[in-house]
Amino acid sequence: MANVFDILKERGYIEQTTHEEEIKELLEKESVTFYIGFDPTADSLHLGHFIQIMVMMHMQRAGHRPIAVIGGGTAMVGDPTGKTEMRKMLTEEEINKNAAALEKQISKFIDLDDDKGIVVNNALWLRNLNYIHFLREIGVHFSVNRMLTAECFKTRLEKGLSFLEFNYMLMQSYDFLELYRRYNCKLQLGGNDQWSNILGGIDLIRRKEGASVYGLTFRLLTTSEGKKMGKTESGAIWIDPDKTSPYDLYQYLRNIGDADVEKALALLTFLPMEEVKRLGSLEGAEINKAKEILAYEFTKIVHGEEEAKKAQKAARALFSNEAEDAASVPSTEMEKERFTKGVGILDLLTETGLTSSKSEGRRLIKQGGIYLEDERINDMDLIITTKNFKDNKLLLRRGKKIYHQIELV
RNA sequence: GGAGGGGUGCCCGAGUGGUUAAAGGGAGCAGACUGUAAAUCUGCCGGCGAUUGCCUACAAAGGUUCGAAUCCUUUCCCCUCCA
Repeated sequence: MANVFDILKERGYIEQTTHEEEIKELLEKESVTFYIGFDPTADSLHLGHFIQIMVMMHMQRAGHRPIAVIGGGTAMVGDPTGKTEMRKMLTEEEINKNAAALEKQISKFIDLDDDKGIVVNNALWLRNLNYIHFLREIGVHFSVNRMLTAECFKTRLEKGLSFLEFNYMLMQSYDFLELYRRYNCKLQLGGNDQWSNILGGIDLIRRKEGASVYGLTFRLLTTSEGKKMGKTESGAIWIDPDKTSPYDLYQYLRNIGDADVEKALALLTFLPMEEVKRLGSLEGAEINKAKEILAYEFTKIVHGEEEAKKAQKAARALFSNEAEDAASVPSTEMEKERFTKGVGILDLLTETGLTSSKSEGRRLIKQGGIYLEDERINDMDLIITTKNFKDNKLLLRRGKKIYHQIELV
């Protein structure tokens, strides 16, 4: 069987490693406990985080033991890496709430039974640290001079960096040490922006324990233009189905740029690489098949086969004009009575969330971007009544591909 | 603690008394073209209402003025240099 390291490398996850050969060897000869950190800065993971989840799944499948560390302690401080300025501080309640939500999500993707995987919150050891004690035990091992030369602080030195944030690196390093002590965790993985934080932990463990541990970073999920993937006008693409519906998730990937298809297939699905390459090399309109597969496979991983099928079916129905079975299109239920009098189109658009304000709705109608059952609307005073509904359903469309269904109840 | 500089719309960034809902760029949205792609072109891009209107907005709160993002005062925050 191929080494996971090779698998990860072939699929394009790996960006940097501390000791390529040693890591490979280690992964070959034993079941390795490794960790990845997640910051509870929101109450759901988003598409960008999913690279990390995918890696965990790959690793777990290969018999290694993942630890997902929820940064309930580190979030109290905030990671300055990659930020141009200090981010707003979250309250303790927010952090706790987010941490609980993330924990629940992560446990859906990695197997926690029989100690095969672990989810742990670093608040457990960080929040009650004694300052003096911490400085003496941990702080001594960090050279400020060296930290300042780290790339991640450089940008912040121009804009200003608070002492609070400066400590983030120590805390994350300490995490690694704790995990090494508690679980014999020997490998830390993370996004490429975590490189210096990871190195800090490795150094610390060497100094405190005289042990060699390793680090590895992966690519951030970006488009071919180098922009972060997973962001849209309405915000991030979330894993939580209440924040981003399976249909929208599906559509997001379905609409991915040609140049990104192969990369996304490798990173976000478990399809064999030969298949990934084959699909990625399709040209012209053919590549749409690859996009469909990508969208389907990924939705399946995140939300399960059933949701993936529903999303695919809905998408196909809508885009091939067979307006049946739009079951999974985002929909809103509204009371039938309201439509006996009639509801203005602008209100309807806003209520369904298709537009964020009536002004936007007006604008879109003016530009010809709103459709009712595939008929372009020109009249912004249009009143929708029960007559517009077929079987108590009405399909609204914004632009080419954003649909929303209204159901009468 | 002292001296100086600064805080503008999603982001970057012009604007130093009126014609500024605020140049320009990026992002985003819509239209055309396409393959539910990219590139390109066109339009839009605070809210409410509608045939030229109203409200909210240039860190916050006050003030000067017919009129302020622009001037003054206070507060908060950030940066640079000195301690």
